[in-house]
Formats: sequence, C-alpha cells, structure tokens
Amino acid sequence: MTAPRTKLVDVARRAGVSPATVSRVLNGNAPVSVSTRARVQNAATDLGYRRNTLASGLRRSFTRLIGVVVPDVANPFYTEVVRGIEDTLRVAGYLLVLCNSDDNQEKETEYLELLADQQLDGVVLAPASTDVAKLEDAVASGLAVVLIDRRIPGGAYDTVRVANRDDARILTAGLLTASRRVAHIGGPHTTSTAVERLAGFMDAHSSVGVYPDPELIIETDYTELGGHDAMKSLLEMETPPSGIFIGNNVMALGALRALAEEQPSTAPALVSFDPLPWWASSLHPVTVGAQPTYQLGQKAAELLLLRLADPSREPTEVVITHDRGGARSGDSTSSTSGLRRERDA
Amino acid sequence: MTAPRTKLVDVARRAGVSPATVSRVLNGNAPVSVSTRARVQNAATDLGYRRNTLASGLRRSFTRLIGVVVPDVANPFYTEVVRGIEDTLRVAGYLLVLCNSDDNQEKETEYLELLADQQLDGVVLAPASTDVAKLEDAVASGLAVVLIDRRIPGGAYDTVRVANRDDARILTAGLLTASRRVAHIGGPHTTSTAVERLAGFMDAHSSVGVYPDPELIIETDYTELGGHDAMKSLLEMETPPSGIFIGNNVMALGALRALAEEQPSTAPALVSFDPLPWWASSLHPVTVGAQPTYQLGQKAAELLLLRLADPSREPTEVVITHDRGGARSGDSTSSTSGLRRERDA
DNA sequence: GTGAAAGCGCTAACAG
DNA sequence: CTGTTAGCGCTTTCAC
Repeated sequence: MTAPRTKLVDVARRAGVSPATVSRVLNGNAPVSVSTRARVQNAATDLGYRRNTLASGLRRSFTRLIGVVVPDVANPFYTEVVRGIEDTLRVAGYLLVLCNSDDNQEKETEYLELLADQQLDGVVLAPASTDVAKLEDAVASGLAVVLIDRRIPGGAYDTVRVANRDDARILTAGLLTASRRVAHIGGPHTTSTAVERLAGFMDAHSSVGVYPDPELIIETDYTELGGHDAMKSLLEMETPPSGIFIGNNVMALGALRALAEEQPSTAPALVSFDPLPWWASSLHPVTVGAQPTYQLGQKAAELLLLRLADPSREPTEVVITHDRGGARSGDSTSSTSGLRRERDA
Repeated sequence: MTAPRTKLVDVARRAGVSPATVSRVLNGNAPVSVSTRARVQNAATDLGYRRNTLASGLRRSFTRLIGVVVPDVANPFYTEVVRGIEDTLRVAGYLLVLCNSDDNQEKETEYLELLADQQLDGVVLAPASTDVAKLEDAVASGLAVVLIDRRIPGGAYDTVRVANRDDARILTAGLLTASRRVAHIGGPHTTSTAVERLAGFMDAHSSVGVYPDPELIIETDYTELGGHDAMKSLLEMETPPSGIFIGNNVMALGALRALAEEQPSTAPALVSFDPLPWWASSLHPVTVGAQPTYQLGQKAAELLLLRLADPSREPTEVVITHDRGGARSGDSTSSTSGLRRERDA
C-alpha cells in the first residue's frame, strides 16, 4: 500500500552516477557538468524523487521548521500575527509549528523544550512570563529566538513590539481634531502597555493645549466586560465624550456591545488600539483598528530569518508604528469560507 | 556560545554503559536491570540530556509532527478547528504544523509535498479542491490523512464533517416555533453544503406542514456582501420574515451589518449555521452559532491518531451534529489579551 | 540483561 | 568535475 519512497541512491543508479553527485545537483552548491546535471534531473523527475528533508536535516543540522508560541491563536491579535509569520516563512521555505501556551508558564516551557528536541531552527515567542532562564536554555540548545508583543528586560533578544505611546498619541490626536471632549478606556496601570498608551493619550492632549476631564479617563482591566461597563458609564454622562480611545481590542468589543445596547442618538467616534477582526468595522462605522498585527508577524519572521543567516548579529528591537500601508500578501479573494479582511484606515 | 547538546553517547559514557542500553532506558521498550536503569537516568538528568528527536525519527521513521492545511486560520471557523486539533495532539505528544492554503490549489499541493518531504506523520486537510490524485500521492508518500469540513467523493478517507441537513433542520425548526415566516439566506447551489442546508430548511418546514414563501429563500454566494444584500432585501419586504436561517458565518456577519444599517423597529431572529466569533452575539442578541468547530478539530485529531496507531483501519466518516455540550479544554480565563469565548445556545 | 555493529537517507570532506 | 569514504545521533538486530 505505502510504496517505499524513491531515495537518492535510486536516482544515482538510474542516472549512472554516485549519490554524491545527485546531492550536488539537488543542492546546486557544487560544480556539476551540464550533461550529468541533466541526466540526474531527468532521473529524478522520472522516478518522482523527493528529498527526505529529515535525513538531510540530520546531516546539515537544520530542519527549516520554525516554532511560534502564542497565548492563543483564537485571539484575533495573534491570529493575524501568525498569518504574517506564516506567509513570510513560506516564501523562505520554512514551515511553521504552532503552539498555544494559553498564557501558561508550564505549557510554554514544555513547548520550548519540545521545539528544541525537534531541532527546530528557531522560535517566535510571545512570552507568557518574564522568565529569562527558560529562554537562555532555548538559545543554548540552538534555537534562534525572536520575541513579540511583550518585552523582556535586559534586551538581549530580537524583539518586535508596538509603539504604544506614539501610536496612542497619533490615534488620540485624530480624535481631537473633531472635538476636544475625548475619553480613554484604558487597561490596568500595572501593565506597561496600559501606562504607555495612557501617556500617549496625554501627549496628544498637551500638544493641543487641552487638559482632559479626569472623569473621561477610565482605568479598567483589558476585558470585554470592563470595556462594556466603561463605555456604558461614558454614555450615561451628562455630556458624553464625542470620541473614545480604547486601549485594546477586547475592551473595544465590549464597548461596541454597550453601544448596541444603548443606541445613543449620537454615537461617539471609537478608536481601538488593537485591530478588531476585519468585519467588526461593519458594525459601528467609526471603529478603527490601529495596530498592524499582520506586519508585526512579518517583521518577526524577517528578524528570525536574519538571525538564522547570521547568528552573531546584534539583537535589534523593531518598533512598529501604526499602519502606513503594506497590505497582506496572500490576500484571498473570498470563497466558500474565506473572509475578506479590513483595510486599515 | 551555543554549547553542543549532550548526546546519547555522553550519557552512556557517564553511566558506564553502551549507547544501546541508554536507548533502551529512554524508550522503555526492552528489559533493563533496575540498577543500570537508575544509573542511566541519573546520568541523563545530571547532564541535562534531551533526545534528538530528528535523529530518532530518522531511524524509527516518524516525526511526531502533524500538518494542518486549512484555507485561512483567520477565519474564525478554522481558528477554532485548529485549536481543537492542537489541544488534542499536544496531549498525545504531537506538534502541529500550520499551513494556510488560501483556498489555492497550488499552495495546497505545495504544502502537501513539503509536509511529505519533512516526513510528517499525518495531515488534517480541509481540501480546497476535489483533486483526488494529490491526496493519493500524499498517502503514497506515507502521510496519514484526515479530511475535514468538505467531503471528497469516493469516501476512501477518514472524514469529519458536519451534519449539514440535520443541523439545518433543527435550527430552522427552532425558528419555526416562534413564527411561520422564516427565511433562508443560503450559499450557491453548486456547493454540497448549501444544498444540504437548504434541504434541512425545507425538512423543518414540511414537518410542521408549512411550505415556505419562495421569496424568502435567497441563494447568494457565501460572502459578506451577499449576506448583507440578502438581508437588506428581506428587511425591505412588505412583510419581513420574523426569523432568518443563514447558511454560513460570513453571510451572517453581512446580515448583521445590514441590520445595523437599517435599524428596523422589530428585528428578525437570526440563526447562523456556523459559529460566529464569541463576541458577535453581543451585537444582536438573537444570533446563534451552531457548528461545534472546536470539537470538529478534536475529532479529526483523534481519528488521525487512531489511523497512525493502525494504518490498516477502515476509513470512517464522523458526522458532528450541533453542539450538545463538550467545552473546550484549555479554556483560558481572560487575561491581557485573552478572549473569552461564546457558549453555544 | 547488555554490548558490538550496522544503518535510517543524505551530505561533506578528501582524493583523484 | 566526480567517486569514495565517513558519519550526523539514534535505534535495532544479533550475539553473548
């Protein structure tokens, strides 16, 4: 039933050459005469030869496999990141191994070990924790590492992150052009992202010489419910804000729900820091996604590829600012179950 | 910098035994005396030994890697399927290689070949096409195959699919209990799924002795725009339907958008065949997701594992009916970027 | 129970 | 340019 795969020796025999020569033709890294090359290639196609990457990898010590460890692909944020990584790796001939950590330390560690055991070439990691030891192990066992989204103190790793403060400032400034009464629904001040985004919100205000009404600055917990309740309280104010800058996607969804429930006669303009799934914008016309998640993934993959090419490279930190174009490449025109995706504002 | 990994021989030397013995201890498949076993285990932990899965795989000819080829993980339908697969594979010690085909034949084929080259053990495939030859190649090169979502004529493969007709009937029946005026926004009659779902819609009607108004049955193209336009036309009717059964998730989102635009005084109850992302239900309270996507993934992974264990097994077709419980296992309580997920109605 | 030896399929010296 | 040889790290007969 499962016929044994043709192997390199078979090709060699048929072409009347040594295995080494076949290997050389396949890899194209050593001089081979045109005629033998042709004979080998014919033999290979005749036999439908496909190289055993595993064996090749064992010898050359790489696998062309890259691990991606994220809390949860089901989060639209990471879904897009993963696609960005995958599309980039694909053209470079790498395959992606997906791992969901559920923000769980143990799972994360377990995966990292598994990935190293499998001799993966590298890993893109959205760290659940700030546990550096684990990462050092990974690197020690030969994995190239790129961090995304969350930074790890010490800065010894390639990192791709978002320009929290700057982007927050720009997004808020956009709202301020329409009105001075702009609110902020933010995450907990215990997280660096929330602090930075709030700072950007303030920056935008000071550069137009306005001090925001403290009542309009709500700190909640980065959850859907938090966003919902915050939105509700804003809508119930005597003078509701005319624009709201919301600190992450989950809270933005909660805010949308509140909006749907309340149906205010004049709805405030909403800006979400993170992108919402493409179709969310169809529900409340003014919703805006800001964070170029897909590109974040792309960039992470590119960094990893660079490090693979030159392991002694200085670690760099790439800061992605809000989208200025650069669409997703393999964009699918819709089909049975295809989805079209938002174009950023 | 990158210290060479400890290998099996090192452990053997330190324990004062032969490599063969170490291997036996590691695999636990051959008799080893208790005392040597202990010595080997100590040596292994002392040295922090981790097996090179690649080398082991080359020898034993398996990789514990499973490919998953779907049109697009960014589609909430597949996102959940992938999580279902991943969670199941994880506990069995397998890793998941993610491939997005974008419903593109070439990409799909390319991936299938790559996966075979990498000697993956198996693949879960949501086929973009009905090209059987390609699948036969895959199987011939030793891949175990499980099909999901879309069926391939001939039935020679393990398949997990959804009870299109039955579920459509049940969902429609639900709407019919509230009112006799129920509409259907369906996909193209060229697809088996659309035909089956329409049949279920009709079944529900005949069992209550009602023949649906032909005007209420709209065939469109499984796209967001199609759903939007269909919804709009339904809302503009003199007597709009009081319930609508919508054939897939993308069209349901379009319908939601139309609803948001039109803001009718009395909104019809909506039922979407596919699940929407968890938060969509917050936008229009009556939205219902039906297809237990996560479980579909779980089941597919289980089937694959079974086939791996016994390759000569008869191919089976598993039909999943709409959710009757069975929550996702690794469900994360929300966190910085975690999302809570919908509970099915 | 344990060791020696051969080999999974491919590639990298090293000759010629 | 091309063939021969050795070996990546692990597992598995086959002896003892």
